Amino acid sequence: MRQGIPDATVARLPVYLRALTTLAEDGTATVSSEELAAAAGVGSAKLRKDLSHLGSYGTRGVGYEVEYLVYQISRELGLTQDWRVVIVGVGNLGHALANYGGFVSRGFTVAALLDADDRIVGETVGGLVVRPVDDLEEVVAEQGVHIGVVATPAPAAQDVCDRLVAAGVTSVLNFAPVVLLVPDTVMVRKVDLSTELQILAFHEQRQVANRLSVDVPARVVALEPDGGTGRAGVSP
Amino acid sequence: MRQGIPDATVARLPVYLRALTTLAEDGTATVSSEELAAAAGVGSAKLRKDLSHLGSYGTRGVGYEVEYLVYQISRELGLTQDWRVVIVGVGNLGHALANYGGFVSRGFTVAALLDADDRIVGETVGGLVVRPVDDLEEVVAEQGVHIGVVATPAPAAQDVCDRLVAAGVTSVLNFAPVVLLVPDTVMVRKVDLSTELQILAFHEQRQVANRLSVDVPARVVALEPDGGTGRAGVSP
DNA sequence: TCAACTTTGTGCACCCGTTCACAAGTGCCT
DNA sequence: AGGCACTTGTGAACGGGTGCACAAAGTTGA
Ligand SMILES: NC(=O)c1ccc[n+]([C@@H]2O[C@H](COP(=O)([O-])OP(=O)(O)OC[C@H]3O[C@@H](n4cnc5c(N)ncnc54)[C@H](O)[C@@H]3O)[C@@H](O)[C@H]2O)c1
Ligand SMILES: NC(=O)c1ccc[n+]([C@@H]2O[C@H](COP(=O)([O-])OP(=O)(O)OC[C@H]3O[C@@H](n4cnc5c(N)ncnc54)[C@H](O)[C@@H]3O)[C@@H](O)[C@H]2O)c1
Repeated sequence: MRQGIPDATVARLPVYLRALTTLAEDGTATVSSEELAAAAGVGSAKLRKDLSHLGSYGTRGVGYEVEYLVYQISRELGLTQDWRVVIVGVGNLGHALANYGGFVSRGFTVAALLDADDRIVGETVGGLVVRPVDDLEEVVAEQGVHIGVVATPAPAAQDVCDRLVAAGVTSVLNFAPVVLLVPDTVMVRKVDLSTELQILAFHEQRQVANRLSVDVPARVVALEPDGGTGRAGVSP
Repeated sequence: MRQGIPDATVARLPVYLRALTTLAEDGTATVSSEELAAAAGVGSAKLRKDLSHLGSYGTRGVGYEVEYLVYQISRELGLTQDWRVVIVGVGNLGHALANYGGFVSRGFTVAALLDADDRIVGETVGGLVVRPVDDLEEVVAEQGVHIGVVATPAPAAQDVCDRLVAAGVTSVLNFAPVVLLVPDTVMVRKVDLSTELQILAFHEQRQVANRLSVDVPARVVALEPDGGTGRAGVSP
């Protein structure tokens, strides 16, 4: 139970955490699994099972104490300590990331911004001066960087990643549209805009197809007391 | 088989597609499941099963014809037609998205940029003039927008989403850190920076814990980034 | 104190996705 | 033509995640 929280659960904990902090800001002291599940967009049973992996932090007949649960989830996710992040590639996306307040607000500190372009190096973005990418190893070592964010064009991504890994970084967040190759001691997560849009396009297309084929026979359905076998929407 | 491709497969098709187009640019005519799987970062058995859902497009003893497979996957994903996208919220992130070339290169057209701030409206970003958010309904109707991208601050996201849905948009890509409520005819996918970092932090923490408790281990568990199963707002 | 009510935590059955292993199909070489 | 080497497509076993349903645990009110 303490041993190994399922990946699917870990992926949802940040969502619960956000819902809980919102509730805390609104002054809510306790919350039931039903309410919290609704706020997080999941089923209540799933939520309870997820939370049960961390321990028994709820009170039967009452619910969960918001503050306490926030602390427990934060601790489980490792957010009680400060994680240092380095952003490599300060172009369009890098600028947005550097200016993003959501980083700092959750225990992440941007340790440095790195770029290969001389015209960008020296510029101040989000309160930090952009440094040359040659400083990468130095920055990682001196600042004790844990997480590397890759926001360079695709061709440079693998190279940058290799340098991050060689310098000792064991977690990488990749925005470039390439599959990064890393040793299995390193964890990579990818954020891919194009992929997301293409998945949406797929469902959009299927929905259009359904509309065309169902629109006419929709009346036939009315004749047959078939029950709703028609799978309506595709959603979460 | 033709009926309903598994969500997990759909989430991987864009990855295969990108690997294939890269191969095509390099002049590769055919590719085996083993090679393509390596390029896409998955197992070969999984790749073959995924592709088998689209049909039998391979040749035993040879592999897959790159060009043909590109076409088939593109068609399945609905990329043979042009999808019109509207971006709402042209701040840090919206600017980056508007300037991003990866959109257009894959059959997506940015139909309009919308913002509520008078200082931003009228500005030209990525070749488009930012329009007032009041034009939302008009833009969606006139341009036949299919996909809405929400890049506003969290408090405005649900409101913007509601307007998009009311205007007829059935696919939403959400960057704001909130759970959007939509009717189940609408599909929402979420891209959440903070969540990704928090998942990395969790594994980083576990890795540190492992190093301390078992100081012999050169080997730590390696995990694969999810698919959106998306999660995604659905995630998966 | 006790009964009625609320809500958690979980055993269980089910479903989806992954992985293995191999028969069947294809090209090549002799 | 026939054997050989290679690769696809898939049946089947497996594993993890999801949702249901309910007993256990706690609260409230009389
Ligand atoms: N802009 C977006 O909205 C968006 C969306 C999804 C994905 N992406 C991806 O994110 C990445 C960055 O996108 P962008 O729009 O910011 O591109 P960009 O060209 O604006 O910025 C890239 C930056 O990386 C720097 N760079 C190049 N090589 C480098 C190296 N070896 N080391 C360090 N820095 C280097 C460049 O100088 C530049 O400043 C790309 O891979 C892109 O495909 C961008
Ligand atoms: N910047 C990042 O790297 C980043 C990363 C992850 C998530 N996000 C999220 O993306 C969203 C946008 O981030 P940002 O950094 O671009 O913020 P931003 O404040 O720079 O931009 C937000 C823009 O939305 C506009 N806006 C506000 N209300 C609106 C409304 N009702 N209709 C239309 N437009 C409206 C504002 O005028 C502003 O231009 C936020 O929710 C943020 O949490 C940003």
